[in-house]
Amino acid sequence: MAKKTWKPQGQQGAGHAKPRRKRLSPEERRAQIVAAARALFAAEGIDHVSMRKIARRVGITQAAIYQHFENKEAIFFVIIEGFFGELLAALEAAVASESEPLHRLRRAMRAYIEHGLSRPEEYRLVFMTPMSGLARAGLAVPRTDEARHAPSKGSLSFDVLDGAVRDVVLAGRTRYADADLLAEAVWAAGHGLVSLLITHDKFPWTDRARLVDFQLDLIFRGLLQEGCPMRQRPFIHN
Amino acid sequence: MAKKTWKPQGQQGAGHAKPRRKRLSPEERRAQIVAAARALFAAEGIDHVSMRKIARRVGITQAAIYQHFENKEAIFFVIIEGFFGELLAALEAAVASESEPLHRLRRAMRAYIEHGLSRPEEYRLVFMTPMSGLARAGLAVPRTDEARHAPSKGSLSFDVLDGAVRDVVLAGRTRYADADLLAEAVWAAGHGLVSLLITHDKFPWTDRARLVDFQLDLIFRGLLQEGCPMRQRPFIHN
DNA sequence: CTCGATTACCTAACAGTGTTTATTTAAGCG
DNA sequence: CGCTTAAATAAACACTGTTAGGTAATCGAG
Repeated sequence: MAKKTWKPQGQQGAGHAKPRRKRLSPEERRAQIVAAARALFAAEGIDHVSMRKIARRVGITQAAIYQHFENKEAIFFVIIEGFFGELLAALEAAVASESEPLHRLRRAMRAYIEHGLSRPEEYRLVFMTPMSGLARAGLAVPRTDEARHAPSKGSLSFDVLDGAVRDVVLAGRTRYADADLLAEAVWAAGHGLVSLLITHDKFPWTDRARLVDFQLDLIFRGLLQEGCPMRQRPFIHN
Repeated sequence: MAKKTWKPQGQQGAGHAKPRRKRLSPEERRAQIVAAARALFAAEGIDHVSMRKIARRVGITQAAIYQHFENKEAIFFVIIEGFFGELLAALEAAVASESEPLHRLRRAMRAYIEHGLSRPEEYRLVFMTPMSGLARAGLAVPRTDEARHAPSKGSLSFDVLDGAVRDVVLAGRTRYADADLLAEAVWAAGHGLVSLLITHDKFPWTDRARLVDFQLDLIFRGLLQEGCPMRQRPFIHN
């Protein structure tokens, strides 16, 4: 359970020769375990990370982990929180860097795609696994009051995207009126690309970078308002 | 290995009271095993189907399965083949039902999406699992000579989509010239929708059917040639 | 400094997994 | 009938996540 905090206040003895069992503070051990899990996880894939492997890497026995985490899931949950935290930061940075609604949304989508491609294993866990991190991270029910009170980084991330889409709609830059529908479709298109590239990294994709650009272009041309000046000239990449 | 064929030619004895161990022909057993696996698999999800469970459902021991299949994977491989077979049929039917290139591609994409949504667990296995069915089914390397000689249903399915896209390009109905790139982007957009709907079926999607229509519309508006007459009127659903 | 409480860590075991081995036995053929 | 083939078995392997119970390291209180 590890509820009450406790600290070993330094290496006081300073000698101790060979302490058979090193005792660490819960915070330190937790951090070690998460770090080990994250590393193994990215290196060997979700399925091949066992509690034994994590424990071995940390230098403790598998059972010791249960002193600090209720579950194997619980470990991955904090990894997911980190993933969402950085996703949210990336999205907010993208949104803040541009004031024109369309370009802002495009930047956000690019940030989303690049974040996913840079953390394939975590992306897979969060967005491609049944009963996945999304549900546990509270994104699955973002519009309930309950989730509103304690919004997770996951739901906040989606809110950023949703807000960017909403701004595009309000600015009259798209032919579509339903912001929710548009947000979901845009998300799906971006997710599809990330998802396919992650799962089929051996597939002879013509060119990943070009494909990302192309996909963004396809989506944004699709949603543009008829007669919008941006239609006339090739889209600017960002 | 089960290479040589063998048949028990009927229930000749007709009596036999209680044969402790029933012997079946390899074909029958294989079919039983696959059927059991497919059922469990769709009902309980990929991860929760064990060899023991499959065997129990068939009425044999787990080890007996290895007489007929090399692997657990091998069982799922034949399931995947079935999935691809039906996907291919659906795509070919869609393509055959329409001569206008754009509408034909749209029909094909719709068929793809609906096929995926109707078989979520198999879709997940094929398109969302690391080292997935795609690679094993030969789709991952569709443009090599090797794969050309023995084209799988998987690669043929992609070829149908690719061909439909190519026709759109050749007919001058899109602003894009690179058919490969366009095919991949269109596929990714469709896949993203299927993938998200499957994984996050609790997500408060505004409306699945509407979302599918919307996504198709978004993609097709994006790829349309400037000045194409279809631009002026709302897209026809099919 | 000692006493007691707390608790990080350990060993050992549980039930489950995919897979392999050696064995049994049902079926078909000469 | 015997002989061969191979489908099915029981038993075990090494692995998985998880739990129970004991050991000992570290703390605060006296």
